[in-house]
Amino acid sequence: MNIGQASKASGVSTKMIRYYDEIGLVRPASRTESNYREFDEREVNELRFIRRARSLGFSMPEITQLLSLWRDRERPSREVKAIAEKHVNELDARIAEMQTMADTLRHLSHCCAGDDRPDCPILADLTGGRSPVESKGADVRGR
Amino acid sequence: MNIGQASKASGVSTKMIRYYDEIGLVRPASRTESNYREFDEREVNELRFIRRARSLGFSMPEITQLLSLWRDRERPSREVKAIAEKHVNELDARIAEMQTMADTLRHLSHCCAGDDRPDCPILADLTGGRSPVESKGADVRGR
DNA sequence: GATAGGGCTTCCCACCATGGGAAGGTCAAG
DNA sequence: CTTGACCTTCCCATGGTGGGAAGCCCTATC
Repeated sequence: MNIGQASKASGVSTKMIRYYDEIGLVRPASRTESNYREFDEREVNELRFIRRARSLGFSMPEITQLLSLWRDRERPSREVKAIAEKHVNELDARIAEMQTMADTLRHLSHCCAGDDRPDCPILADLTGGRSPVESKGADVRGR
Repeated sequence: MNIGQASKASGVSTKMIRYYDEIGLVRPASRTESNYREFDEREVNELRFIRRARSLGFSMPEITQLLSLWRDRERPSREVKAIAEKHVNELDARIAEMQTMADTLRHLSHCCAGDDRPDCPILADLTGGRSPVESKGADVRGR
């Protein structure tokens, strides 16, 4: 199976397959005489694995770990769970951050007349955000 | 005021100030004889504006628009509000996406014993995610 | 057997916002 | 006049992803 077929079978673009190869995420697939990459079922399964893990928001380093656990039949599920839980915590943190942003903006938007007049609490907040109301969500800065 | 002072006064790093200058987000500040950038209160306020807008998750293009509205004393607040609401919608969409990821993972984690044994529903889901339980959140793929 | 087309290879570029660091000019205090 | 802190520009890296060029390879059709 060549890279195009592996791409169709796994749902991962050829670009990305080459990239994963380059960074050593998937075994450097064997090559034909004419230097074409050759894939078997196992590699296609790994590509599907990566695609699914990406869709759950795992980073490449995390996927590297997950893949090596996946390959190891003796792995303790504890380790997999730890990675997943850490990732959930990161997701929750980012969600909370964005939720704060959205809530702040919703509040400001709510207070904005949204007509032809130039007065705008949204711009006022961006200008300095000093008033007690807006400063509710003023500490999102650091990330 | 030179770039270091403007940085301290605005909370924006010198690197970023130069970048904003480069992409034309802030007026190409005037220069001294020895080619040092010169900042006045107005520019520092713009930098603070940008920092606050970034902290609310606005993209650079959005900030460009917001800045030009901010500079225009005749702006209709309608336009500002429209940008803010659009951004809130984008935030909500991304939050929902990540929420789905987190929920799926929480569920899988919950089902994982997390002990020395190798059986792991998390890896099982990544492998194919075919079982009815896991497939609950299996359609996050596309973004 | 030649030619066309599509697939494969590598290599470079771009995104977006940010930081690191080098090489060299400038300023102010001692 | 030296020192140290600051300024300048320029290049590089990040993380995943895509676009595209130049050139080789394979297959099918004539």
